[in-house]
Amino acid sequence: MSSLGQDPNPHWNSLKRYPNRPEEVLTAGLPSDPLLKSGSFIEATASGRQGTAETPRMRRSSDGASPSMASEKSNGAETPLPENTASPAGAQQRRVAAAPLPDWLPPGWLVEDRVRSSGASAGVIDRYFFEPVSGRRFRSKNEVLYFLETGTKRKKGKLGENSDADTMGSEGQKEKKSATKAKSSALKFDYLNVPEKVQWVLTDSSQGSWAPYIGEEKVPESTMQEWAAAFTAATSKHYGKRKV
Amino acid sequence: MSSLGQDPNPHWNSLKRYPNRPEEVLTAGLPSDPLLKSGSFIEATASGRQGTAETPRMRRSSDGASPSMASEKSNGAETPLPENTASPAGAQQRRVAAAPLPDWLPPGWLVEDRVRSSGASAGVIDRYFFEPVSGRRFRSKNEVLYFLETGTKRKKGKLGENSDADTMGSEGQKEKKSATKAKSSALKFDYLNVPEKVQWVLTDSSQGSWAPYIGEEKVPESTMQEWAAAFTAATSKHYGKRKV
DNA sequence: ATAACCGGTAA
DNA sequence: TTACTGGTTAT
Repeated sequence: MSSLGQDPNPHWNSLKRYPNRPEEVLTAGLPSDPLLKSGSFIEATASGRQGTAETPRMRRSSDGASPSMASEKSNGAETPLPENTASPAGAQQRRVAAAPLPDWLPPGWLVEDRVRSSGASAGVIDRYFFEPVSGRRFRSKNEVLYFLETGTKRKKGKLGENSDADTMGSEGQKEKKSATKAKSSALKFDYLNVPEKVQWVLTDSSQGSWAPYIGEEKVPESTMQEWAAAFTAATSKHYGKRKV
Repeated sequence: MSSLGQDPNPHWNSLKRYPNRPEEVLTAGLPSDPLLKSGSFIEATASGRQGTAETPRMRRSSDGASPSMASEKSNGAETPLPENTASPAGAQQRRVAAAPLPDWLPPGWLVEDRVRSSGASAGVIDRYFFEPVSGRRFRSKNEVLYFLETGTKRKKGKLGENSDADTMGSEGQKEKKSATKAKSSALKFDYLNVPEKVQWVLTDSSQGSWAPYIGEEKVPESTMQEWAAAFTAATSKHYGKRKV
């Protein structure tokens, strides 16, 4: 660890690692974290922040459904930080429509709407989603949900059997299909080979939402549940209340 | 078929042996989770335990403090939710329970409705909320929200100006009253006096909701935000990609 | 018909 | 790889 190579890599484009990114802050990374001194237990990465600065009425409305009392999450002004997006050299201004970020999208993710500028489908708007830590781009809700569950991008081929994803009106996350009981089964937690380091990324401090990453890979939901199960099993016998 | 771990309706609780915890209650969370071993940065707990009242700070040589969890597999039976519906009037039981689980209540908390069995107000139902870690009881939404923000119980007096609390319809957990936040202002993070140990309690693995505790005290939202701000400030200048 | 996906391909 | 459009499928 250490020496966070600032040097990118030998690729044609030695400009930025993530030339994409909507227009938001670049966060993440695993600096030596001067914040909590060595020995600290938390290494977090703040991310998240959402645009919606200027939202000229012009697109994206759909949804609806819910009664009028839907609370519009009006992210007012923010971005106190001077976006270091200070990209030199002909910074190509990207149209960032900043839509009212979808309900199914975890906090911290960024959304970008781009208009096709050429071709037979010119004018069509494509929505992209950016993962908070790596900045990877996703092209659809399905891709995002798949990633959230597995922590990886879907290969190709198998398309019919994702976890399912989709099929959820954009409402709050309410109940839905009552999952099958799922056999508790044996734990799959590997007690002898645990992660050396886990980063917890704060995706939304106002709600206290954090997500674990190992390196730059998001820990799958399933893994988190295994951790939870293992922890429960390991501690269930010794619970004891202490003074409060 | 494609059962998905994101199911918003998980009820694999395993909280059952809590001292002053209601027997029949609804819970919003899941078990907690274990992670890492020596050298790990996070230590999670399902419920309070561990006296760590003070945090003497001085050491810093890692060492591990390995949990050395002795497995001892003893699965705790799951607890299907009560979902007791009911008879609003008539049945007068000691412990009633199962209420719609308020939307503003963070996952992991327990709710109990109790009917007064004597006195002039016999028959009146009181709702109580139990904090996941310490098991402390709260008597109202206001008390809970106050606790969530400050990490402490309100003394007395001053009822009109807590941080805010209250006022949120019931939807998913949307945004809070953003109010007049913004203006990062000076950080209040004390770089020289960081917590020796922070426990992260998994309040809902299906949603990846975690909450930090120092000893048995919940870390206030405001503190979390300071951490986030400090971290951001400390790392925003050195973003870099890296492999792990 | 419109919106959402995603295969496929060029840079 | 990443960006971007074409064609397809879903609503």
